[in-house]
Amino acid sequence: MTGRPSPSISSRKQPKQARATDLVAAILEAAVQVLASEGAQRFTTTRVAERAGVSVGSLYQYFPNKAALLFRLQSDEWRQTGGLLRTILENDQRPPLERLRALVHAFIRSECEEAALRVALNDAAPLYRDAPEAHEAKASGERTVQTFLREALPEAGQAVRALAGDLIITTLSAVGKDFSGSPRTPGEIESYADGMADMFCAYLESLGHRR
Amino acid sequence: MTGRPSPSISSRKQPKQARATDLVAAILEAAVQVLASEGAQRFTTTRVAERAGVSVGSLYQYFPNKAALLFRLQSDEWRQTGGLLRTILENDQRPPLERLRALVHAFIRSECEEAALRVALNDAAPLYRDAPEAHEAKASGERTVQTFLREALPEAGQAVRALAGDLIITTLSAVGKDFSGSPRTPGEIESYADGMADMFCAYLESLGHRR
DNA sequence: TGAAAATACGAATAATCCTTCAGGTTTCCA
DNA sequence: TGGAAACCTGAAGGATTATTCGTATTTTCA
Repeated sequence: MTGRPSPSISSRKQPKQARATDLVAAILEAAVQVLASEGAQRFTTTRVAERAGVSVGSLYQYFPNKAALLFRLQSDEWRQTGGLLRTILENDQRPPLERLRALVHAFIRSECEEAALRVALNDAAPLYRDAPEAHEAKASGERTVQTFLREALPEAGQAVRALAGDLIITTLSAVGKDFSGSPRTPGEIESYADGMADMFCAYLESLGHRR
Repeated sequence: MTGRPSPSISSRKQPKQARATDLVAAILEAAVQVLASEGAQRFTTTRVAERAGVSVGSLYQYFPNKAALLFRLQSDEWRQTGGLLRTILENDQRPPLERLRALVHAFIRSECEEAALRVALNDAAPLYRDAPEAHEAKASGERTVQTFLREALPEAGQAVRALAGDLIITTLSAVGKDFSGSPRTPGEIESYADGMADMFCAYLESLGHRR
């Protein structure tokens, strides 16, 4: 819904020379700045090009449309978040629940650090939401969490783990979005993250003890 | 961010005659239909007026701008959700955790029933988000939940309850938004709601047993 | 070195949308 | 009944924006 049947979202052409690569980099950087400082409403291809010190035409040489540019930004964020997930959950030095707790803190913190960007990216979501590429990220995150849960809930059945994983991923990402919206003090953020971790842990423990 | 410093969002003028009341009602109904069927991007004052069988000018006689109309729709939704909250949580026939479970189910279900409308309303949020009126609803919900928690967690301290309430409200509303986005089967919805209720209950029980 | 390929430019196009306002119609009430 | 108040109309103004494309510049490489 609300997303135009955009022609396509994949990139139009690959930069082959150094100047083109620089140009794309400049555009991406400018895009992040415009989005974070002006918001989704005022995110304009012209404004991005201006900020990048480049002409609009050049922008359209590497991004087929505005949605593609936005999607690229979101994609980069997702990639980064995915890395965070894997780094923390797959580090098997600490017991599972402790790792989960660390993840919650890291995630919430990172979500708050770039709050303006996240909010704006979320506001712009209708423009690229319908793209098929938009579902890979969540699926990848889900796999990571499933791997983790096989270790954290060895006694639980597959169905239970699937639900728990879905629940954790959805809750985390949804709350993350919501959270960056209304600013809180660092203290509030930490205690909130603690609360969420408590909640997840209590839940997983209750699942582990079943039957 | 992203929200223009809209002139104001409160109503421009109250209908005094019957025909005016009908007109406002027709506009509101049309607005819901347009929003649900066309999405936030295509939600246009002209389109709403057309669908209502009314002229745009009339619309602007009772709503100062598009944002005000959207805010009114969101407000109505919030009012309804607030009622749901109170109805279920304040009905002290059943034990607290059972009521909480019922609430989760009712909330998730209601969120999914009008999924298209909720998604679109959420997409349109940047237009009215900055309005000061937009924070009453959450505060009211929070009070209801606090009252409930005083009963459910009588032994817990004020700070613990405050955090738990914030956590539950935020999680519920955030997941609700996120959830209506990707469609699921009724079966999935129910089991998901069950999972969320399990999570909340496990959390509250863990709090109740502390110290 | 010279021409082909790649890149960059940015004014112009075409579309959409919010909102107003001057003028007409209906309802009210003294 | 007649005038005032309320109400309704919808074309037009004013603004913004995504995207294109003809032209100019730079790089490559034979």
